[in-house]
Amino acid sequence: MRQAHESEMAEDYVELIAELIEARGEARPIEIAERLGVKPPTVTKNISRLKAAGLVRRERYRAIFLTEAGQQLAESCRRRHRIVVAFLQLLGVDEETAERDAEGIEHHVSKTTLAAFERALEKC
Amino acid sequence: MRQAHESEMAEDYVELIAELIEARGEARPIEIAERLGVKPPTVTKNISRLKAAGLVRRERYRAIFLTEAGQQLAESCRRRHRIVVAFLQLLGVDEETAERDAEGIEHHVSKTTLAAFERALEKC
DNA sequence: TAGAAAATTTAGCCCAAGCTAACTTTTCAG
DNA sequence: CTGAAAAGTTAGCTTGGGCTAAATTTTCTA
Repeated sequence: MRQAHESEMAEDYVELIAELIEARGEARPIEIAERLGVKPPTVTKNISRLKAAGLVRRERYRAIFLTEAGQQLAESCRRRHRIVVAFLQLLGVDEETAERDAEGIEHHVSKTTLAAFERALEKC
Repeated sequence: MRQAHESEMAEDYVELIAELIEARGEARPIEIAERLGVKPPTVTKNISRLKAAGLVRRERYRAIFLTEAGQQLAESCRRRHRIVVAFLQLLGVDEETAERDAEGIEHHVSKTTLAAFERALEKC
């Protein structure tokens, strides 16, 4: 069983990198640092971990891109994130809180629970 | 604003200590280690952190008890835990998965979201 | 009740993820 | 096209939470 078990760090980074690439065409360390509320050296270190894990492609001083594996992980994280946020809002949670809580919750939602959220969403 | 901001570690420990005290009258490091899937020295270290944080009362080589603050924290954690588990089950998630997911999710559920879960539970 | 077994602690290690200070590279404006 | 500003990296430190091995204390049992 190839249970990926990527860290929350990895998930947060690839998710954000995918967003930045979509919005700007590339992901820059300084933007990642700002968005994650972290300092640039921390980003440098973590990006090199993601590179070692085969999730990003990157040359020194250049922008960051996702590998195939990174894109796949990002896609499933973003999907899960959207579902969690939508589900919380369905329950009557305001958007801001839904976003904040989802960031913490999403990493702990199993396939089973995610499916349950989707069912609830379908039932309008 | 006295936002406690206890760590997940602290929450997990006081929650478990409260359970053990309820079940056995006292909480022993070795039981905590087994239940949390951690080795005894880790428990020793973390218990001394909880003591420094004013959450537990404890003498060397003796059982562990909760302070007033610890009891209050444990109570709110246990309540939140029960609500999260019940809510997941209400959605059709099996008990085992609900328990497993709740352990990760509970630490990230805001008051707002918890209230939303409760509302859903009341509506049967 | 003495000695073995079980429980607990101490010492010393590791790793992830954060930081600051200082340095290097890239970018941009004049 | 050059030099200052911005961006990125490196080095080295810190903290939390984990581990093993070894020492110590407590608890049983013969």
